[in-house]
Amino acid sequence: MEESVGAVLDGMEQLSDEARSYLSVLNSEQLEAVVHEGSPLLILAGAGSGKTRVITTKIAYLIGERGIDPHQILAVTFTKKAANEMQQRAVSLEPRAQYSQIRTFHSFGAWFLRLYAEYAGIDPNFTVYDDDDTVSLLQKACPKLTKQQTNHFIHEISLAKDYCYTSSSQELDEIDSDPEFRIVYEAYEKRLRQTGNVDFGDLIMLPYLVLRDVEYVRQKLLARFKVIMVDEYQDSNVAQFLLLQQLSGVQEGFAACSANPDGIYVCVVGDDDQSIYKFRGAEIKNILNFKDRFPGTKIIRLEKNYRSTAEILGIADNVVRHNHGRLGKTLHAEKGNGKQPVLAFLPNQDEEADFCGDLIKLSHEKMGIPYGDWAILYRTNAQSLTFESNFLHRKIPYQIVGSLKFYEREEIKDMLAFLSLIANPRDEVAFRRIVNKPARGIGATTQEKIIDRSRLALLADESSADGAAPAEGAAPASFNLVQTSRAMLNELSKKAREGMTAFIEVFDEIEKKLAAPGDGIPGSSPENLPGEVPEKLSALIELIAEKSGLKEYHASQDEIAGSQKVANLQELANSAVPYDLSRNGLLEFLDHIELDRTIETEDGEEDSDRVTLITLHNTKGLEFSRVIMTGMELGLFPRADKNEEEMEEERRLCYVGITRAKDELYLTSCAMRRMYGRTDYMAASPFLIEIGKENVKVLGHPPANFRASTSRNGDYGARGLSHPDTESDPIKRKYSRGKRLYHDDWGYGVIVKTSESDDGEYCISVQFENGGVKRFLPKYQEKSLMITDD
DNA sequence: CCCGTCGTTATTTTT
DNA sequence: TAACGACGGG
Repeated sequence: MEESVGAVLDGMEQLSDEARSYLSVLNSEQLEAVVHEGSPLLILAGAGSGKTRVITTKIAYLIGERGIDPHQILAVTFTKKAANEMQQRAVSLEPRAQYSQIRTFHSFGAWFLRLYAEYAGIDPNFTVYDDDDTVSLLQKACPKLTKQQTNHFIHEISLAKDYCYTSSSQELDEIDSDPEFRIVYEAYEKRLRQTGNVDFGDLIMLPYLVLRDVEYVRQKLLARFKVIMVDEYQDSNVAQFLLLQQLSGVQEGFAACSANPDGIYVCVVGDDDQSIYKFRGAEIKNILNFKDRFPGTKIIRLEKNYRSTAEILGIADNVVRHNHGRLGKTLHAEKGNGKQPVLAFLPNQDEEADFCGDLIKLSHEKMGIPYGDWAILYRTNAQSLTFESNFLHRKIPYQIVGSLKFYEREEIKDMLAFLSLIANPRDEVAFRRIVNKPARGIGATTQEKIIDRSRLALLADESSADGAAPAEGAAPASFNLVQTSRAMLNELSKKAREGMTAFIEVFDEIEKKLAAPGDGIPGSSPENLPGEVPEKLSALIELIAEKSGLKEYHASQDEIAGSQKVANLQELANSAVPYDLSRNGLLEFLDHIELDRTIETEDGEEDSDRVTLITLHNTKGLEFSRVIMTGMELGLFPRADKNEEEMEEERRLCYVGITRAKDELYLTSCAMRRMYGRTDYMAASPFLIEIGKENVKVLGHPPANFRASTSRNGDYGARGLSHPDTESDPIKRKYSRGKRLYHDDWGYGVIVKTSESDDGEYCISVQFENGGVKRFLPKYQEKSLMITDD
């Protein structure tokens, strides 16, 4: 294969030396994908097949060798992390790639909307509401709704936007035919426009609507981007598909195809077997039907896996091949053979944690395997608890990925609310959050009064506006919660007035700082002196923390709860260092924060050697040398209530988990599990049966459904040669002659002799599969030994 | 406004 | 089980 790559490259005479060098490291399919042009392209990239390398090389190649202007390239991903990595790797191959738009879908949407806000009927200074904020807003917009109803409707609204259904769309009934839904959706939209905010769904839906309906904008965009690439395409939702369709001009024949090879080139990369976000709106049909929606599509499969051993890929395939709706792919392990995966059946979750702890700790102590090599995967966050307490107790260092989120922390949300209110003084949710924090005596009643008055002012402005008024939805400047508060001071109660005066003072001081970056002192020169170091946005955050009382407030919380709130505030300030101290800098920063919830692991101990505890969903895109997939039980993974379609998604999730492992894979399954206060007997996960017992080393006692599934079941439940049921010592009973066992250091063996040591301790001799006979005192080896039959 | 108690309810979650 | 939200008393 590699010869043919060389031959292809030799045939490409005008290649630059750089290109020749970055192309020569590709395999033939990767190369084909990189140099392909002239029609839409779907790259089906299996796990670990080097897809990021292909995309980034393709960007470099298009710029360096095909004369594409980097400004004309748009590459979108789903996570900021992926976007950053793509950007970085593309630039390292081709510096001009820095001028390309390499962004997340949502940040592209934000970029677009800031340019064309007027066409979308929104304020160009909009800030983005996260899910919590939208719930707060709807609660205020429709106070009659119970909290539960509010959550429910917010979910449905977000779902509707995933399909680009507006509150007046006919198809809205598909989401919820209750007529109240439409009314609530409408009220929510109205309020959202009044506050000058957008939600995540808007960042996709509004650009789509503008492109669809505004000819001028569509022409501009069609002329702007000539190459569009989408990564992780299997995770795209309908709205993102519609947006891509608009950008590609496929309906009007601007897309590259055999009839028009110079059209807009669309290249999507993904893996239908790794589509695991249906519950969040991802539409696997997007990738399954891509070739129908983009006529003339070329499909290239990347099936060479450079990550995992053949054994690991083999069982991954055993699982995923049970799915029906697939484009089909068979991964080949370039790494060759490795260790056989281990499947351990354990009595309960405590022993499961012990098993994992033993495995990790012993391999660390005896073989120097770093803790960082290990990842423990589970289906639900709640499962992490047992591992945490176990590891804490045994001093095994670990990190939990994705549970406590930086941006969801109280102190961070407080600070962001303050910043949002400065950026957008109509932001009602932000106003409510910080106007009385720390407590200033501005209670709910006062807040209500001020917001009602502001909205009245807005409505009055709207009704008096003539035809020349700003585009519909863009509210006039008089809607300003802080200004309204100031104007209403003497209508407030004494306590509220004092508190509000203090709050306004703080706010004014901050505004001044923003207007005159030289310093915060009123009346000083606003000009920047030559040679003066321009201040950073971080200075603003530090000032707010100080003056607003938030720092003091959270410091006292830290003392009580031993938390890190003040440190987190500082961390947030640090992350603002790259931004200018200006309104524009502030908007950029808020976009960055709001659209990138994966804040760089702020612990600072990130480099230290630790086991990773992580949900299966969170592992996508990651890899670990040694992986333990835990809780492989029916009812937990997969959950019991799955229909066939959902079952396929669970199966893909299992596939994702397995293919994270590079060298070693362990699966654990418990006979009993405590869940929701009850202890249930668990059956083995059907995925374990699909894997096949002949493909793994089985330890422990499999549940009946697993035993029944195997052809070779004589070994399980077989009794040892001598079995003193009369033996009263549990240790002696457990480690009796003839028992098979597994020792973490020595592997598999059978107890050939039992005896007593000099000081009268029970002692066993074990014949190991590959090695001699060892003598143990089982009492002291409980952690390393596991009986594999009974 | 803070604290305790009772009742409810339990997936997965980029942006 | 345990964690979180709602509610009521001080």
